[in-house]
Amino acid sequence: MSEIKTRFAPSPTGFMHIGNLRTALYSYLLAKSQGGKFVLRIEDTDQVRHVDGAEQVIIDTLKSTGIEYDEGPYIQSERLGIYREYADKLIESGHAYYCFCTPERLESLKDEKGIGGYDGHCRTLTQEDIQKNLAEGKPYVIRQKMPDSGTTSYVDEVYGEVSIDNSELRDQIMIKADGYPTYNFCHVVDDYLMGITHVVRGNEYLTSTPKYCLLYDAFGWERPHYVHLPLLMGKDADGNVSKLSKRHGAVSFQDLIGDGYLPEAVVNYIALLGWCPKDSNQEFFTIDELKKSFSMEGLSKSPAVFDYEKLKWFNSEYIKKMPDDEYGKIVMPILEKIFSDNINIGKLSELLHGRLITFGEIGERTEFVLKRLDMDNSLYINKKNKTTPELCKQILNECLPLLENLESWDNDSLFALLKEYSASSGIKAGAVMWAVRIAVARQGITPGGATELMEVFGKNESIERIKLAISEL
RNA sequence: GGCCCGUUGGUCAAGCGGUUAAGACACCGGCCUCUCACGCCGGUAACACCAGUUCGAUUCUGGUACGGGUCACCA
Repeated sequence: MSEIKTRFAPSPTGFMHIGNLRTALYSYLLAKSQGGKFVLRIEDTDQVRHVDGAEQVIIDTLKSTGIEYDEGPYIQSERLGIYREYADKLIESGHAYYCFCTPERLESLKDEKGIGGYDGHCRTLTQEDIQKNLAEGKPYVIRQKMPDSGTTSYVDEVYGEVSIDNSELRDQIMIKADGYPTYNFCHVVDDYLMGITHVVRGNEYLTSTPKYCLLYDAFGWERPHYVHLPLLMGKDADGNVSKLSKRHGAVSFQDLIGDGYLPEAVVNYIALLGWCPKDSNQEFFTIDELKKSFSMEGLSKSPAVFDYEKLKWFNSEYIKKMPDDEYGKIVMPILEKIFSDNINIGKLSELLHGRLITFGEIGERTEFVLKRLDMDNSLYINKKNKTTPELCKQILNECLPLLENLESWDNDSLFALLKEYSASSGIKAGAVMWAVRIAVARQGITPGGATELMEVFGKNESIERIKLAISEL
């Protein structure tokens, strides 16, 4: 078999939907898993929806996810002449025809639900009619002529044989009135011209693919392999699922990055939504590992619900695995923006390393450092350490002078001091730590232990907070 | 509504005629004598339904139900 070649052909909408990114990823992986080529093509034939700078978003996203294209980007709006030329060939061969129907007439063909397609009205136009209309400058489109009977089928690599009665097929538009081609037409021409061997795309195209097959047949071209992918779904409030969209949360790659997710984690997670490695339970994949493991046999047929919880888990794992310097490059600037210099943010950053789920939650997780929260004295109650507000008050009162006299304010010294107090007072170390931690943090869940937090706060703030806590008990 | 596709625990999923039906996330419990977290150990939880084929169906076939997709001068 000759070399495999796939493509990613997004329309420039200004953002990269996660489902789209996954399609790009699988398409890329399919090619690379077999030593093939991967092409990027921008499908910008919709003049109305054009968004400035949208191409760059696509290119940037591919770059930061490690999806590298070997060819392109090809820009369809720069290839208009090519499509027209091929459309004319189909007119000549009788597989396409001019249609002069007005938008109003087309609208009248639809039922009350807005469903209904073209009836082939202009199929029967005579050569004279056509020339006359053309001469009059009437707007027209070029339509593909579908067979009247029979069925068209193809074998999808994922779904197997798909057959559609030709009577279901409309005479779809190939060239619009503005002279631009439709997706339905130009993607076929491009895929052929670019030598695409495997068309990888979402399964919303599963039932329209026979039309494209017919186009290949009309040109006498060999049909490509089709690889349709199950859709990505989101969970609705009512428990149902629907195509992943904004109401489900962040759905574009940029949104996810903005929320503090790592590109590697996103890629790893979405790679596993609809695909699973054969003969392995491996969960963590770099893009290079994916290239080695990917195969079409592992593709799923059923739609997958995007689970933010699992993405979070992947992200937290990726953060934990980050080397300190790399991690610091991301976290320190964020902390510097939040805190003034009397807080030990280096230490804080360190404490956060093993606990962060996304970089977006840093502000929330460190709010208790920035300001003294309202104290809830019930936090002093802990069954495991058998602490009560009364006991904690005693502990704090007794520890305060000890802390005030401590010379070196670092974690080890603080820990040694409290441990020693625990031993001499006979109060469990856990109870001592609990009392101090709550007094200093003023909240139950903290990104570190009592002594670690005191190191972050520094001596003055720690003492102040303990005094305040005692006064409130 | 017509047509097409799908259906294993809450979610992602393995399975491809005979299994105690993997694993992961989430959840619950335990351990870790500095909390939360991390980590470790354990637990709850699934083959949509009905026929048929077969010695035997989660695996094959048909139907039903449910879910999704599609019927554009959008891609």
